[in-house]
Amino acid sequence: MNKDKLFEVLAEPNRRRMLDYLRFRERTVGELVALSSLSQPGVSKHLRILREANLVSVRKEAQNHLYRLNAEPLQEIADWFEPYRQFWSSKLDDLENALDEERE
Amino acid sequence: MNKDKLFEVLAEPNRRRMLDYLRFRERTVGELVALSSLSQPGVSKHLRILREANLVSVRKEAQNHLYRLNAEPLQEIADWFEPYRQFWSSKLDDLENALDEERE
DNA sequence: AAATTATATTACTTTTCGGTTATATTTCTG
DNA sequence: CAGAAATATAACCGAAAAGTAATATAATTT
Repeated sequence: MNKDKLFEVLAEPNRRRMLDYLRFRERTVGELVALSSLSQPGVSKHLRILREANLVSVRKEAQNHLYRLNAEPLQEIADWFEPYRQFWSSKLDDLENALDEERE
Repeated sequence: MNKDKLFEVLAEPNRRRMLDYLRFRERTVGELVALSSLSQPGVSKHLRILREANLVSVRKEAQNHLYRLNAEPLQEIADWFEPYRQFWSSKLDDLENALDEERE
């Protein structure tokens, strides 16, 4: 799965919320429906997209489909932000320097 | 600017690429057009969206509009990924533990 | 002042997305 | 085995997105 696609998948707030729920434990589709404001097919549609992005896996237990988070692909996206960190940390440095100067 | 909107703004690859270019220095619209595969209006349209998301600022110098990165809002987005880091670092821990056991 | 350069905005088109309802599929239960 | 429960898929729709060509605006140069 490439980075562009992953960004797109994560752009949808319902999908991010689902991943957030899955951080704590596996969830059935029904549980995720209850936690969302969407219809069951709406949730299933998003789950399919998450599956195709390899952000979740499923395991069947009777009629229940248990979805589990797979966070690994998120790493790639998080990496995109790395080069930008220096900007906000350098802002902090500026502030520190300013304070240092005041103290002198 | 709220998180949902920011995610959406960043979902567009051309916009991310523009931000990447702006990491190094200010750029005029013309330069960004040259660096992209889009028409000038296309670039201007994306720049407007980046402006409205407060991810860039502009300063005019004669007919040139110089765009500059403002990375601060990215921090909020990067934060979303924090709770997920434990997943990939715990994977690493698992690997380490496995290796440790092998050594014993 | 006219022509040129740099950028923004408008108007329009095509495509994609997210949502819904209806339906199919699978498994459990009485 | 019939009905219920859980989920997925299909078909459809409206709204939004991204792109372009044409045009407006502003500053520059000759």
